[in-house]
Amino acid sequence: MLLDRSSPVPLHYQLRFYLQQQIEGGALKPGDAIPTERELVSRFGVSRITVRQAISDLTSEGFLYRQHGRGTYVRSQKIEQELSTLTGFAEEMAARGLAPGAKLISAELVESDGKIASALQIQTGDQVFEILRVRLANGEPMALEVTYYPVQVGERLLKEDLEGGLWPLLEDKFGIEIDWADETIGCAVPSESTARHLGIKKGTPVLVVERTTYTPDGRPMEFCRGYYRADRYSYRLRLKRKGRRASSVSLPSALTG
Amino acid sequence: MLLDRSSPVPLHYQLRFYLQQQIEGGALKPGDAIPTERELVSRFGVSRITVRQAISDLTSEGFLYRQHGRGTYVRSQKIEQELSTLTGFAEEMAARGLAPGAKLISAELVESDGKIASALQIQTGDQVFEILRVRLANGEPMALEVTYYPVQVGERLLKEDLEGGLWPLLEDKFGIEIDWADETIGCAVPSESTARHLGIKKGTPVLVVERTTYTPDGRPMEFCRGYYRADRYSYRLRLKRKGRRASSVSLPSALTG
DNA sequence: GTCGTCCTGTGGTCATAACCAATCTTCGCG
DNA sequence: CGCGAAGATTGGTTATGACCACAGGACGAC
Repeated sequence: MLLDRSSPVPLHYQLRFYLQQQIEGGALKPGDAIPTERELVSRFGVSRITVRQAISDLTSEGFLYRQHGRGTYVRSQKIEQELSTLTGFAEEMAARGLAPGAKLISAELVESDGKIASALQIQTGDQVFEILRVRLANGEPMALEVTYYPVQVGERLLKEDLEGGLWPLLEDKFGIEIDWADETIGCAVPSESTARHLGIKKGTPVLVVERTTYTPDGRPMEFCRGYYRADRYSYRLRLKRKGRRASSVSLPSALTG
Repeated sequence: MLLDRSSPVPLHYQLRFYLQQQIEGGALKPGDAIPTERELVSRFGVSRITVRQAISDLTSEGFLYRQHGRGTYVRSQKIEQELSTLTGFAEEMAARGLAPGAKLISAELVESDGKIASALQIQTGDQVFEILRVRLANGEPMALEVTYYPVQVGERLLKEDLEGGLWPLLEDKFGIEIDWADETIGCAVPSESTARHLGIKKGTPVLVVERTTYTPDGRPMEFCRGYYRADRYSYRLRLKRKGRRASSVSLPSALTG
């Protein structure tokens, strides 16, 4: 097993990919130590900096963890990798093994209210494109989603099929880079029409997820509010503890002044 | 402005801290380019690898983003840094500008039921240490938290003050490294006693947050269930879209076989 | 004016080399 | 047997130096 130096793919990336395969293929089990840095250096004939970059990437993504003076280990739980990432409804359902779908209720231009305008950073009253859909999992109603787009994007969306996931369209066809999002999760008793769309009795509480999605330069791309059936859906996420080194280390005074 | 080479704090960390201050202090505004790597090299008299490590850390934490051939830029939104991280109740309230507190209801050894046992990876019926607390923000009830610990940890906690945050105790005093957690967020109508502790009318839905927290080696450290007043609290998080680079690069066949 | 080409500046990759810091093992002293 | 000292092993930090890949501007040919 050697790396391909004629390939345009960087060595550290090839090595990282190799290690990832060892982990996912089961050759390296959770809790196992991976070979030491110097071992990998000699086995693959690369420099230590290359090895460290590969390991560092896998560490920051949660595949591995390091212990100074001991070694580098595979994290427990195969799923451990999946620190919570930004996904659309369709992706998320697919990840849970459910068949995603959507039933279009309406798609039209409306005037933005204050909340939508502030999320999309436009003026209250400016027109936005509103899409109202019931999201399905294995054919059953899972959520009611109301999504708002700036008009330019909305006009392009009108020509597309809106009953599948929209993000593949936005990313692959429109070339819009989705980078990050702010989410707020609360719960509430739904309105009568919302309850009807979800097929639940009125008075049953639902999860309310509001999300504003941004492109890398910080411009908002969409605002979405989803009402999820709490009996069928709970929001899951995995969080990593941040290093608190900053506060526990006394820095040289030259830096603090 | 120079770095302190006699300090035990690594140079890349000092530099990282300096840049972070420039950003938070407003000297570097969102969208601004930071000095080039080579500029920082000569200004601080360190090697490029040191500069790159500092920038790399800030990049992976969302303070900066890089563009090959152009430069490195400060992300828009001051808050942008705060990709969702694992925090305890006290830390979270403090971050929101509220004074955290806790009122201890009970702390005792109980038998674990199936759910708790499976979360803590012990046998159903094994004893666990249960702490029941009403969490306060500015003196007002915000949540009812029920937390379970393995007995060894619980016995040590019994001797401590349980009306503050527990994580500082666990991390700093006990030396337990809190690494990551799985969370599940749902909503439900609370029991009568829960509603009473929270000071809400029965029938008012609450957010239910269940969390299992783990140490780096994957062993569960605590299981916690919180009932949050939905009128005062909504769960907020910031998510980053994962790069989908892996699938778009063709790797050398030697690695795929 | 328009379109390439070339140059320059930027981040990206990689090698070699040295020493530091945390951890574990080994072994000898008491 | 117990305990501390010394050495080996592992990841952490840093320097120097070279070349590659991408973006943008300058400049000349057309």
